[in-house]
Amino acid sequence: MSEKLVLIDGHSIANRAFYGVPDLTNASGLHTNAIYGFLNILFKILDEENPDYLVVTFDEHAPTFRHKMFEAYKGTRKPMPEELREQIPVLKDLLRAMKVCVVSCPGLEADDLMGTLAKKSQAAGIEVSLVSGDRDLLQISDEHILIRIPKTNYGKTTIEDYKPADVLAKYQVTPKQFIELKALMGDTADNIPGVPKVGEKTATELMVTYGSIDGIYEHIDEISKKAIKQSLIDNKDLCELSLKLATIKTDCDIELDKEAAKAEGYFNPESYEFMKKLEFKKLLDRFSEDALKETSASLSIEVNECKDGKEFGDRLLLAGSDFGLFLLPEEGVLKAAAFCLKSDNGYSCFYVSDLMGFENLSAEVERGVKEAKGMLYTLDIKSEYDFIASNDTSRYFDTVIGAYLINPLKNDYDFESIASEYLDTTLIGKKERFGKSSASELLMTDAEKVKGYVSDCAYVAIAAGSIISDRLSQMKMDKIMRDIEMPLTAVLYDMEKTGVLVRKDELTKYSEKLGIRIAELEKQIKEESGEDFNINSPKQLGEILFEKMQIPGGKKTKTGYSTAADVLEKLAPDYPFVADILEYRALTKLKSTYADGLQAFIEEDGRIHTSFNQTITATGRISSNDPNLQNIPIRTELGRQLRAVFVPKEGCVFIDADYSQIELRVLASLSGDKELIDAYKQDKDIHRITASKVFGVPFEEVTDIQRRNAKAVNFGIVYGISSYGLGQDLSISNKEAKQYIDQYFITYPQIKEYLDRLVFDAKEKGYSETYFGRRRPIPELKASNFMQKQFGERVAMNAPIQGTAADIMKIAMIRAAKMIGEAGLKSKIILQVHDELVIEAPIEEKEKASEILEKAMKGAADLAVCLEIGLETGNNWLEAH
DNA sequence: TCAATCACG
DNA sequence: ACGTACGTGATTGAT
Repeated sequence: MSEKLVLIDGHSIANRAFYGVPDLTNASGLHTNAIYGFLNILFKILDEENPDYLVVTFDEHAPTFRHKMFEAYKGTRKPMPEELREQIPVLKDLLRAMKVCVVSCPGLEADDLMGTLAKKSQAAGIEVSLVSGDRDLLQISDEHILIRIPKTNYGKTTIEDYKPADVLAKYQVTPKQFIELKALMGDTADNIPGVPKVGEKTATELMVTYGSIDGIYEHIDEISKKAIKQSLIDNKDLCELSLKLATIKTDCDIELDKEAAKAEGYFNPESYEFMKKLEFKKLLDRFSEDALKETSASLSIEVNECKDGKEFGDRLLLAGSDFGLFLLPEEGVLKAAAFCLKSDNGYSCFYVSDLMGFENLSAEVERGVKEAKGMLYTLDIKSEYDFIASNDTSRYFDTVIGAYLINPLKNDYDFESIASEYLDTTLIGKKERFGKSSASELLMTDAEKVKGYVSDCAYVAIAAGSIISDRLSQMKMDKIMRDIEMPLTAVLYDMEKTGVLVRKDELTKYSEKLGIRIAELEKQIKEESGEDFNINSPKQLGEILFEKMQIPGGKKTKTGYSTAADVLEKLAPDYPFVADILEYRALTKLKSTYADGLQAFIEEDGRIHTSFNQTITATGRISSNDPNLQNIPIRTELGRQLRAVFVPKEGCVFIDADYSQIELRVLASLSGDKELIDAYKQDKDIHRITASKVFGVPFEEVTDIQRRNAKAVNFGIVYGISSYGLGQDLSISNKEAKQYIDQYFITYPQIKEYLDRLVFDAKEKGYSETYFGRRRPIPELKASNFMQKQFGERVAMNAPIQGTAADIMKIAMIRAAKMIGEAGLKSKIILQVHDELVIEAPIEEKEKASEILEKAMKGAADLAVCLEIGLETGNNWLEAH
């Protein structure tokens, strides 16, 4: 069987990919869609063809022979958008990292390189596939040269293939004639002019009849249509020039370098690292373990297997220095464990798995950790509290949380990203090692793999952890780490473990009630519209509302009409049908996400155990998922009824306390604005005071509307005010909104100064910081894009406020948990909703626990404005809030 | 897998 | 002239 060569037209494929793949940007702001699309096409071709050789060609910037032939040729191309231009050098670098043969030659275009390589290779008995987005290449098509033209749409790629027969079938001409056809029409990718008045139809007809341009001119007198004939005669020179320009050279001075072009070695550590930086997660799956072994093996980690759990425990407690620990549980039971220590020439790990018949490893781990001397580094300590004590976090350091504090903007903090960032080491991810197998399955089939994974994790925990720890000290965030984040891990663990009791039967009833009304509405909506359609589909709904029913004011989004609530609400008063849609939307949301959604999370103990995530948000808040208990409805009456299904267990009550306007109080304090601080000292309705000051009316005479507006401005300030945003919120004009803001700043001049300073400082430092020193990088401030920069400025105003409030709440939680413990109470913190804490307290502890909660929250920070809370108790969450 | 929508602070 | 409020997570339909 003959050898095979794949030739790829770099620029043209990158160009196709750029327009075919939706915009992508990685963390450092680089556009990556063209690169991503290019790789997808490349891999698709490689998978299909499995070639022996691969060459990618690029144009050089130097003038090509065509420029010299035809000066007007210069600048006839559409200018390349900057978003694409910036990707080309990165793509070339990536291809080099993949050890792909990249060819370019000054003075020669990619077309000519490919044409030459294709023809020469064919002559040498090699089968050629030439991949380009440019149909001009069809002229190269030959018996052993397949032209492949990929099309990418919405990330999906299809390829058109052309051998000479296919060209003939589609264009009625041979490949050689094809370019003459193009020259006549002037329809080449490079916008080389053709003969005026000769379109595709005429050109094809002429070519079919006379066989070539020369043939046409030989028989020029036979052409009946006068205008065409005249144009051909007038433009003979142009036509010949066009042909010359569009004809691809096949005799350049270049040879296929078989050694360099060998199709292999794409998946190597360097290219892996590169793709990771570009955030091409899906492509990383293609990297096999073998390909990466090189770097993994070069690590100087020594792994010692312990003969049983006892030895593991003994070695751990004897270690006497800092260590990294990684536990691999499955369904609550330990399957394997490793710890890692610094050694003279690197790191050494000790590993044990249940294959070694360990007896009660959990107990050994617990004993070892308890008595070990050094600092314990781990990758997710909250998940390890099932096995180690959580009562003294001062000895613990969570490397993942540390990485989050250094840069909270990352999407994930898996061990291989941490290793690559802080240890400059490429490790294989869990998914790539485990595939779909569980830990116990893999222990049976490939125990070495589990050993490698577990010990790598223990190694990253300490090796990266000690670097991160130092970095945190330099950045002055070691205190936040030690005094806030680490103690909080134990509090969150306890909250998750405790969970919250939910009345499943009530939830079912609620769901059924909703179901009945939803069915009614569905019937009604379909009758009124006279159409059986999916109400849940914004696309279908938009068409019905704004096309079929001709309701005015359809504001378009990228994909069609917007049917969002703010749009529909404006229409609802005039169109009862729209009001039905809104009700339908509200009810189905309640049913699917809450009534039915929550039921699925109720565990055997009748409780829901959410996860509280400590490394998600950009500002330092925690988040909740599976299920999210931080967005349980409250704003509508029907929705808030749901809260009645969250109940304390038998003999207990809920104590619920929330900070009153914590963010605004933080703003008042941090800005030091005398007026706002004074306003808070009066202990009266803050929005009303603001309205009174801003609108210049006596406190008692503030109207509801004035108060509402003042409240909206207060919110707007916290969000990083913009007149547009405020206008949207209040449904007033941009101009009016601006007047409110101006007036607000006149009332509270130091707020204005403070916000300006936040933006200024953030621009200088590249990050914003909270009162306690927690940072948020704001790369957008450096963006050249106006909108992005504007966003960065709003973030610079908001992050310190939201973040400081989050810090305060975290401190309050730690204090409350500690005080409850010290008082020997059985009360439990069970929920946190950003400014609200819920405690489940035995009835007899109600007073004590309430006092503790109040003290813990009010005393969490000492600011210029005191922290007020609202505290209530009740027999369900609805009552207690 | 993404976009649109909507629940919360 | 641009075109937006800050921070999250879950569900749905379309691709």
